[in-house]
Amino acid sequence: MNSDDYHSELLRAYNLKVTRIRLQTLDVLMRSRTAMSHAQISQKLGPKDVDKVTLYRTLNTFVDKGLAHRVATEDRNWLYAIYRNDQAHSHDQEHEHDHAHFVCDSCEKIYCFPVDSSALTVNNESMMGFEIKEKEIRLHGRCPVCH
Amino acid sequence: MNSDDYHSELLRAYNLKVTRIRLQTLDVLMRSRTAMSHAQISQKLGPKDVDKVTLYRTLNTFVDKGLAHRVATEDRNWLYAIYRNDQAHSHDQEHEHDHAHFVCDSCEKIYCFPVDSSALTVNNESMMGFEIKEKEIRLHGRCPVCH
DNA sequence: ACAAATAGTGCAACTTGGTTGCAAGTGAAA
DNA sequence: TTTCACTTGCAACCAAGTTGCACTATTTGT
Ligand SMILES: [Mn+2]
Ligand SMILES: [Mn+2]
Ligand SMILES: [Zn+2]
Ligand SMILES: [Zn+2]
Repeated sequence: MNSDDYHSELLRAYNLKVTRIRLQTLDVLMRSRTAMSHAQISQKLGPKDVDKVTLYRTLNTFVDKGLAHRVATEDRNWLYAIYRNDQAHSHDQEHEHDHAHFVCDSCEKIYCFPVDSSALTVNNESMMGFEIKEKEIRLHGRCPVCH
Repeated sequence: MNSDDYHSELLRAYNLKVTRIRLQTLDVLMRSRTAMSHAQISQKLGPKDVDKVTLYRTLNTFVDKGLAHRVATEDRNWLYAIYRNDQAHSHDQEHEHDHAHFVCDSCEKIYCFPVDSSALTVNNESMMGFEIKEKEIRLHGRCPVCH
């Protein structure tokens, strides 16, 4: 089974029609270890070959269907990443967001990691009256590529 | 000593000239328990009385000088909050970011809290080779106002 | 108190990242 | 193979934030 077949099946599993752009976008995201911006993905696909609006819509669709997720960067851009098997994803009701993001200070890339946030307790005086439902963690540092 | 005098002194302590707009902006931010957007601040100041560009520049200045900080929202906007005395802030080299944000699912407001992130350990297999320098925490749930 | 130097303000134009409307094209079920 | 809903591409649009520039206000030194 080639990777297109695999991707087609994945798309169908999420109730999405199989189209060239979706297959290609999925492929690009699958191959990347880090979350990617619209611009980066477009770049990989060949900017002339994909309309920017179509790519935005493709990414929005992936997010809406729970196949991918968005990460907002500090400079107000969005990065997209596929939920991988080894990561908690939207189908796990319980651990929907038990998922950390590592931001490399040097190359600015963002990596996704599964993480056990239940270890984290943030009960101090000032939090009285706040009901905490989810804990989202963002780590900053240097990625292995940047040594 | 009235609040204008207090704010003037604060501005001077951060090497900023004391101007009407800075005093007013500082006042609005100081009175708010939650981080505020440019639009919200502008609203409070009376949109006709403050130029939008000037307000952006004022906020950027506050951030640059370490008097305030920015929080990026999920829908790629920026919210601004003053560093309060009871919170770790940029002058504490050691705990610069030992600071959590609580996002209310209901009213979407964002609150700042001091937090001890040293308790949090995220060492799992997949993080091999990643050097973690800072831990940023974002909590989601319901704020006391939204019961 | 005054003037010069320096920094802040307001307005118009611009940029970036993303969305909307609509006509034409395509995938998949029957 | 036909059908119909869904997807695509293009142009126009939008919202948040920035830049350039002439003008004005705050400081500092006298
Ligand atoms: Mn992620
Ligand atoms: Mn904060
Ligand atoms: Zn890196
Ligand atoms: Zn609330």
